[in-house]
Amino acid sequence: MTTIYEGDKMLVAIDCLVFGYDVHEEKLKLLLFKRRINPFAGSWSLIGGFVKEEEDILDAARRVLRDFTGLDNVFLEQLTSYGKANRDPGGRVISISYYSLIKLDDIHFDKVREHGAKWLDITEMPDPILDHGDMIAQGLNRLKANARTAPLSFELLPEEFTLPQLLKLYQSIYQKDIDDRNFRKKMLATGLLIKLDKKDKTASKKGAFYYQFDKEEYHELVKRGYYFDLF
Amino acid sequence: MTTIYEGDKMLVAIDCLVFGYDVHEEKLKLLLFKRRINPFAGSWSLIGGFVKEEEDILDAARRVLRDFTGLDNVFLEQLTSYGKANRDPGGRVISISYYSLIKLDDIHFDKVREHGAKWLDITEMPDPILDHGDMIAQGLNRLKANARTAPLSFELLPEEFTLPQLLKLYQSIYQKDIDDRNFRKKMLATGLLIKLDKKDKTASKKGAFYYQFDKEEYHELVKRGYYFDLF
DNA sequence: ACAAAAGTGTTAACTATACACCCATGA
DNA sequence: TCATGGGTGTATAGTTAACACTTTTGT
Repeated sequence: MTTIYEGDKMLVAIDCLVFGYDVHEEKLKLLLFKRRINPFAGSWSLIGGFVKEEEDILDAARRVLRDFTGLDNVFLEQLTSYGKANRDPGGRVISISYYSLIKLDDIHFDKVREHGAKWLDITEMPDPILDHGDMIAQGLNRLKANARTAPLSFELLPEEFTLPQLLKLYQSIYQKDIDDRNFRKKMLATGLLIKLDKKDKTASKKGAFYYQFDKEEYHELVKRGYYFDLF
Repeated sequence: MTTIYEGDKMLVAIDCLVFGYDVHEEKLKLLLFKRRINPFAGSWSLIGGFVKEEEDILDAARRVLRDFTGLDNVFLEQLTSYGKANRDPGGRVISISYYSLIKLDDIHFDKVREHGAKWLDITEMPDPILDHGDMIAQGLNRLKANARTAPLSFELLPEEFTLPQLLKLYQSIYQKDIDDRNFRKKMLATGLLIKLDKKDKTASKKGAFYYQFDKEEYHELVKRGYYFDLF
């Protein structure tokens, strides 16, 4: 593509926060990897890559995610751009952060391991390179803010999940106790959970009913002005 | 700055939404200008410019704002980055949008006019170039969302303002009627408005008391976990 | 005296919170 | 039979929403 403008050209990178929820450990996790290139080879980093000349930035984010996790068609949304002139000693790089929410079951662990990537507990983050610590902090805040007003949590759980699992997920996002009776009431009151005739017996003897999130109904309601809101 | 990475370099632009509130017309306005360079010279555009090699993106946004309005030290916050490969036929350009809230009184109208810029009513936007229409739509949504949970409105009013002015500002942001008794109660209940011993008599014979927003107190409260929330 | 905007309180509906026990089951 | 987690209801406090009249003052 020819440029008719005059101006300085620079590298544009994508850095992607990948959140996953471990249903068994009941912990929210973030995917970090050991950087392979210099500077900072060997340090913890978000997954990332450079935007190509002919590539939409959203496609670049999808590519990064696919390359590192093998996943496609998952929740992916832009966060913030970082562009201090000296943020990367390797050159002038503008970085656009994205965050993705994935169902940990889905992931091709081989691909992740192959990249030296690892799921780390969000409460025990190592010090990552560059401004990735800021990206993570801001991303967590956005996740908290957005999970109140959009049904994001379902992106982090398997298609079929139990109410105790959903509750524990919210508790790990907000890092606080939530009353289970009130939580169930609010959740069921949305009318967006479909109760299945099946129980998960892995976590208790009694077993907890599986539910599914009613995506179609949700999108219908949104069209009519519905506004998901917990808390 | 030398680059040790391999990747495609591209132009990075800032496009800035500048919101102002006209207290007399009681209308929320956005600053647009008639673009001077090709492609699309003569069409309506947001104010903007390219990020320089040695410049932080936030500084670039400040520079753009200063160059077009003469203003410095005003509210300025990043919105979203736009990066479709073909979004600009003039070249591969990634654009980072910002929004600014200014006190219309402040502005150096000469500087604005000199750039062919104009304050346009947000309900009567012309069709702007490129994806600036999307930027404006998204920016308005963010303004609405953020004005609920942060005291942004005071950035748009003079230091001294009346409650009827504040009410009308919220009404123009949300484009709906708000009950004045409930509004006053909530606003005054924050304890963040300092009543002055002065009245604005331009809008009525009785006159309305001037208030000031207590910024210091607000920042104190925020430190202690306070969370501004209307509606 | 009247027009025009400023200012003020109460009630009802709703929402959020706090809280404790019984149920089903596998071991 | 007992230990474990799943499931349920109610009462109270707090918040939001609806609503109409009086005050001030310049003309």
